[in-house]
Amino acid sequence: MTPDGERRIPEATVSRLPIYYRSLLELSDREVATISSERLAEMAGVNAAKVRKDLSFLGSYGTRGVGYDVTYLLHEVSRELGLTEDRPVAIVGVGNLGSALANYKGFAARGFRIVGLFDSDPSKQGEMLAGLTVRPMDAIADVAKEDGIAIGIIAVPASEAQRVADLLVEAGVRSILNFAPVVISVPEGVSLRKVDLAIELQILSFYQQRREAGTPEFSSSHT
Amino acid sequence: MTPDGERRIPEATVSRLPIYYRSLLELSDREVATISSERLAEMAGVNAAKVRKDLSFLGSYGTRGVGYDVTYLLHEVSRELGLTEDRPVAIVGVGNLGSALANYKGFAARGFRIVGLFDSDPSKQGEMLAGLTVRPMDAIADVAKEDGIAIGIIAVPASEAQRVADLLVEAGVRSILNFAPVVISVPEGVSLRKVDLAIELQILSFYQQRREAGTPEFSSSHT
DNA sequence: ATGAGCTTGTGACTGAATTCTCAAAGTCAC
DNA sequence: GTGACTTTGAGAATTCAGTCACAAGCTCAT
Repeated sequence: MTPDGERRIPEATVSRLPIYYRSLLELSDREVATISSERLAEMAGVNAAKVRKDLSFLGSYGTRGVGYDVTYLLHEVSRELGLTEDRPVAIVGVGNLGSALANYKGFAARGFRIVGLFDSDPSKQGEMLAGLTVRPMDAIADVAKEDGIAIGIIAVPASEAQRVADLLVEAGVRSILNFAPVVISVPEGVSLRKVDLAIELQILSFYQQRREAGTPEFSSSHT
Repeated sequence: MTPDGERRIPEATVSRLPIYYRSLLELSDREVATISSERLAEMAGVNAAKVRKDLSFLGSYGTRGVGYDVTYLLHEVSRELGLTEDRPVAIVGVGNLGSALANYKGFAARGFRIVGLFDSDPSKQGEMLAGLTVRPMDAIADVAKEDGIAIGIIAVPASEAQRVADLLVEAGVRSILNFAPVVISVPEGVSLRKVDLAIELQILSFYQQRREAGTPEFSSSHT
């Protein structure tokens, strides 16, 4: 309840909201009416105090002595995450990873509609994939105009990633998820997140290394 | 330089080491001999003070007035990340994502050797993929014994993920990377990291939502 | 060998995130 | 209605991460 109109939600909280969202969806499916921070925390793999603090940034949606109304909280979290809006997604690069993403059921299941597949390789263009035709890179701008791309996914080799990012930004895309193992830069006002599979393995390798080195107090859950 | 034998490296630093590692590899390829924190920071997309602090946790490997010796630093970072050791990787679940991961060149390129592919679906068992035969789940223990699985990748549906994690842990795997969109739990002493594609999109959606809502000061780089 | 010019390493500071704690506010049995 | 019990919300305390600022240490020209 800050004085200004919109509440400021800490970044760490934002990154946990989708986990609560998923837990709430499950509870909703199971027709559970109310949930305590304690049990929600257990489902989300965090502690109860964190759940309460996180949710308190959205507003006072709980009832003391009772817990949170699942349906109501689900609705509020969903609204906060902007999931009530349609968010068309474009995938650039339909190699191994890009095709897997195109066919990934989890996106559709969570309301992200894929509206465009692009690849610079002419031999892939025209190919059908997940109900869409793979188009050349320069079609990005057209699709952005017609369907309005909310999120662009970069699944091209590292060497092409920055160029693709520039293309997306130029086409008006303001949210980018980068799978290429390279640092790319975008102008102010564009959100950029990255997923690097090799980095995750390397981090795991670090902790394993530490355990092997005989430091006994190294343990679990490096998230 | 803490009094105890092993230095304690902050989690945030650990998660950046692989990025420095990648940058150093590139510099090494380009036969650059020394690098300043300033330029390394630029490559890694962070600021120079952070690079210096991060590297100082590994030891004093720089030379004032000069910078860091690329080859030497590369070696040290690599050792710290445990990349000098062989880290056999097993992939459980060869659906869209699992097969993409099996064929992903980035793993091999960074020294992670895939030694096993597993799937519970009998129609997939026996299939060849990336030079390996897909085997049933109960072969995990055998492969772990023979090849020694350092890291297990879970790429099965959410409903199977916890079961697979239990199998991996039972087989002695102490590092797990989970791609299934579900919270799984592992005993103390096992490292667990997760990659959830839908969650990344939802986080991007949050910031986009915020920008649309007319809060103008929302910008870039939510990593 | 001396001084100008870099660049590291780190202690001090600032800010963010997490955890602790408990008053406040609700339910429910009787 | 009262008291026992539950659970939230949020201030306080703590821990962790990031930034600043500068002395220390190195190179190189002269």
